[in-house]
Amino acid sequence: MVTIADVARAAGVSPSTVSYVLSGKRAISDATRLRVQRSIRRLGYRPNAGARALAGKRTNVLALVAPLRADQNVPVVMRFVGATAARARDHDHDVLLLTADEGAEGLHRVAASALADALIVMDVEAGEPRVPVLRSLERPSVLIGVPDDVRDLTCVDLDFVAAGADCLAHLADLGHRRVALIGPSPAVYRRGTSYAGRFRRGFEQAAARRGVRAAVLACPPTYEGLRACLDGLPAGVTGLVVHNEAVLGPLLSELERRGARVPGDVSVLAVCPPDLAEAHAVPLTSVDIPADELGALAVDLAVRQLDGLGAPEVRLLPPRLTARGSTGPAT
DNA sequence: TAGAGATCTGGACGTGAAAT
DNA sequence: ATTTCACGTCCAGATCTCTA
Repeated sequence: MVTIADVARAAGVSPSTVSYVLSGKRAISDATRLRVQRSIRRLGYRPNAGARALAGKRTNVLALVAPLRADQNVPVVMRFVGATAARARDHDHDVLLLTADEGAEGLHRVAASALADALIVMDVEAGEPRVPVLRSLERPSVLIGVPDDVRDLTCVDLDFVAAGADCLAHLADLGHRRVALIGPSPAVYRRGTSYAGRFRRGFEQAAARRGVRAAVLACPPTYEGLRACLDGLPAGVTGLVVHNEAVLGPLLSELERRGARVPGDVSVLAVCPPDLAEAHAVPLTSVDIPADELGALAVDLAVRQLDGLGAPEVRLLPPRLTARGSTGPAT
């Protein structure tokens, strides 16, 4: 294994000088820099990550805490993971993915053992039990999601309250007077998952303002669960807002099977990433879940904190509603 | 030759394996 | 059982270079 000492010897300088040539954090004369760079190339030197973490007190690793639960839509979670990993590389960091539901103990473990420099936490609940721990950690953290108490926290998310309101408004503007929200599974609501509750609140508040009758149904991510949901819809519903990516495909199939045309008999508005909305015979009107943007923003804010910049803040991205073919005037 | 600025070096850090 | 060593970075301090 080629070490920094080998490079230093070959270039006739000390290991520190090689380090500064690599990091660019100190002025090094052109002659010395070129000599060191030539030695690095000639010997094929790559810094040892473990030694680098030891010396620099930085691992250049961001921990992404994304518990994978049965009631979650894994492909959507993976979009966040991909976006986070890609942006982390832009900042010369890698991502440590933690998918086990370890709660506060997991945060302690990662922070105390210096496995990562900062934590990005997903699947945030309204009364998030991990918040006190996050506040007490000596490492920066960013939540993708917004708990009720955001004191001293940095949070990013889609403005789900506005998203819920926009969905309702879109249907109301088309003349729909009876609508329903097909939401995530009952367990997601029971846990008080932040995004689900906020979307529902925005939806219901807007319905009250607009005088629209709105039902909310928690839908398990199974075909059977979906059918039960549709069977439980109040009579006369002409507009559906689906905040549950896993049942979008089954929903469209089941509506077709029941002879309900989209959007002729029922309008369908989805909350999902845009490519998912476009991947159906009838492209779905949707409010985007900007996973790429949110993942990148979370990384940017975490790195800013690591650099000693940036105060706690809550950054909510405004919803973007794209009308496609699945919503139309109420009949 | 003194002083200032530029450039470079030594040692500590944590942990486990190897040497004594 | 105890000591030494490896690994890379960064701070404090040493050394070099240039200018007046």
